[in-house]
Amino acid sequence: MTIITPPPITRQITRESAMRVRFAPSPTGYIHIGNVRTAIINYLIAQKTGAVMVLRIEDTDMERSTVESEKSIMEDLKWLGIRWQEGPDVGGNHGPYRQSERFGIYREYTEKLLAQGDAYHCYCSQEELDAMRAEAESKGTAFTYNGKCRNLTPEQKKKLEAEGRRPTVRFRVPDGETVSFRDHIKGPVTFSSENIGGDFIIVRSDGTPIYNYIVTIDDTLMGITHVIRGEDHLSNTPKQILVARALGLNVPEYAHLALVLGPDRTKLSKRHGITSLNLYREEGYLPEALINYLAMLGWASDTGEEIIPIKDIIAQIDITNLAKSAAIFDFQKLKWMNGKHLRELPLDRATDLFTPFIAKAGYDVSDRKFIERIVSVVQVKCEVLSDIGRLAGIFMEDAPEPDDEAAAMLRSEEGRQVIEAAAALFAGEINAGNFAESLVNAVKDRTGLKGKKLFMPLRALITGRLQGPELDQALPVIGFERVSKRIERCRKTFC
RNA sequence: GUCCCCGUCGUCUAGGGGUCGAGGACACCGGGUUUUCAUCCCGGCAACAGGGGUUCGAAUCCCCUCGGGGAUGCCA
Repeated sequence: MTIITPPPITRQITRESAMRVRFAPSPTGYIHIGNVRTAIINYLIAQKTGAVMVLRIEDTDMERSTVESEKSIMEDLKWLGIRWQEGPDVGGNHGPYRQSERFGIYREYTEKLLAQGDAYHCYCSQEELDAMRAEAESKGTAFTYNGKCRNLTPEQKKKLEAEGRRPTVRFRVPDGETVSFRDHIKGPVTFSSENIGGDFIIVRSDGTPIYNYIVTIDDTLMGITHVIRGEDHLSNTPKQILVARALGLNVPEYAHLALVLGPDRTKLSKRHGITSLNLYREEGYLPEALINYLAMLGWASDTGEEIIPIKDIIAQIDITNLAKSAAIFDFQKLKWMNGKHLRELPLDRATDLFTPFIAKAGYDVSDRKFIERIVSVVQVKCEVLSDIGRLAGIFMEDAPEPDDEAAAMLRSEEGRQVIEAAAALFAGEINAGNFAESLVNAVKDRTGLKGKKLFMPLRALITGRLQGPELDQALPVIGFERVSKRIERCRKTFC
């Protein structure tokens, strides 16, 4: 961590006419799907308006912030295709872009607040605060810091410090002040300064600043014109505005996005399991599907079309047509949407994307042509890229063991008929040159079976399962040798 | 508890005073295409939270109630 010397406050404040937005994650773990949506909306709006996108790392919580998660967040954003023009990795004129590197700047503002009397040192310990909170709780009233340390004399301070107490800095919340602003999504919002919980801590006893204090400093210093963030920040906004007022900083415009909820209707969090983006990536979700789905959560296209390319989303989305109410994350619909995007992929790109998943399932992917043929046959069967892991064996293994369903099918009356017919055909009229075109009909003629009764046993025989690719298409890809081995194996096992 | 936000099918939404006996999508159920599962196509089920206003007319505007969520941290 480097602490830079702060430039004079006045020189730092920049006014810019162009729109600037930011995404400000805190690097305390994998990026979470709710934050991903915030990032996506910021990105989409930036693309639409030509706004500069800033990435700021909010790592003031030294306990929980890690460089690894900062890295993974940036990687995930890049994977999604989200780009920023300013950030810790690319630099820019409003840096540094890590809050941990801006402590010197905040310190200067803290001195100013202290000097103005808008902030003061508070010596109450964690335990004392907890006790006050517990008492308020038991009385059923709201906890508001009582201002105990508001007017300490130098002597009192000295005495408290002598006890070994390290003070925090609290912001002195003015009485009877109204804070209102016009939110781009929610409309006009008004708070009274009486209702924000009393004087709040802006600097921890270890000297590190707190989010609600520095967020507005950074936003104005970085020239952010529009703060687009989750609704969970709505109630914090008045604190931030009060700080800005005391500091003489002008506040940005706000757009508070309705929250993404889990199936239990509470704010989506780790508890809901499937929330970190890398999990989706690993399962084989496509960036374009994720963006499509997440954008659609709380927004609808002009035509009502749901599967929509990113460029069309950018063309149509607007800060004013985003939903005001929270939305439940529907995993099933996302999966459906991913399948739609997956099926529309051109073969070449689909092959690129599927290949690592085939490799991950343990198969050799060195023969690109062969992989491409497999993909062309099973692409339509997949909803996520990892689905191919279960299907690849059909083409890659000599004689895979039929699964339970398929085995049951092969043991049935029709199953045996089909196996024997196929075996006989392979011993005679069917050969490497004609098997792909002839097998199905030859078995049909020999057994008299048709429709489902023909295809299901055949499917079980050839692929070892009841669900899978179109048989006509799969046969030539599997190849004569392997089909022959499978028939032989099944004949021995089931007849 | 207090403050703030929100409230159309189970879920995501369209709608913004008459064209709404409420439209689309996911899911679910039925049917069709496919000599096969799936894809694809067609059909069905299913909602304006409740109560008061305002208005000739309210899902749409206002108020109350109820319900949900968020904030209330030396987290962000």
